[in-house]
Amino acid sequence: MKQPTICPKFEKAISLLSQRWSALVIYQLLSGSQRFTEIQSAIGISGKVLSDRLKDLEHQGVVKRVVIPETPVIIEYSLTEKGRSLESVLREIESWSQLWVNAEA
Amino acid sequence: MKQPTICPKFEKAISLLSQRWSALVIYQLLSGSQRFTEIQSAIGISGKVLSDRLKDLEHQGVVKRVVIPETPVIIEYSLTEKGRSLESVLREIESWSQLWVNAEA
DNA sequence: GAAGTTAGTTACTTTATGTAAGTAAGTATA
DNA sequence: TATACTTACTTACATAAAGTAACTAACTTC
Repeated sequence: MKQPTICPKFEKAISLLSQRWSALVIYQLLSGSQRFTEIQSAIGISGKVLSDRLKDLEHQGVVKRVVIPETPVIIEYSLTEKGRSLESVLREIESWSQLWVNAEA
Repeated sequence: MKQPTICPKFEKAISLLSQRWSALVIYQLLSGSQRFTEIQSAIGISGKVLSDRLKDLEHQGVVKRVVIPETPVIIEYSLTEKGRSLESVLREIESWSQLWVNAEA
């Protein structure tokens, strides 16, 4: 019997990144902190799911939510250090996609 | 107005990798070609979803399905070149997970 | 011939995602 | 002062994806 039992840290990382939209949200925030509607229109995600994802990513320590007490209040989302450290992963995917993905269909 | 319109190749790569289970299936096949039930018990996926994923990954040119006409017939799944080229991505995720993911909860 | 293995499929339930409309606080416009 | 608009969400409802469990067909071993 073979029981490789994939490393739980790796599995957790995979489940984080393979949550639909999460990788794109992180990728989007690599270009700097952004507001809710900015992210929403940039990647075409529904408000509901974006709200869920941001909460989740914040909970995982990947995203930071900052309330700027201007009037009206501004809420900015940005990456934490943990979040920024995912840049190398996203860049790998990016360069893989350029080599191996054909745009059609 | 800001319309970054994420690169479609990148988006496609992301949607491939963020299909639930796909990354784990590919990761599992990095250690060599394997049979249906082997993959299934290694990563704990249901037969139904594994069947779906393998079809999908085969369709995307990432996985190869080989029928070995022994008796009884053996069906082996392995990575194509495109599939193996994802190793660098998976390794990046792996090393990120070691640095940044804590195993608990 | 009874039971087990392999590679799935089918039917049904639960969970996740999408869509659209609504809300509360504030701003700008007439 | 009312009307419309923006931001950052939430709520209700519909659809799609995933999980569970049982089933099948071909073959093997006991």
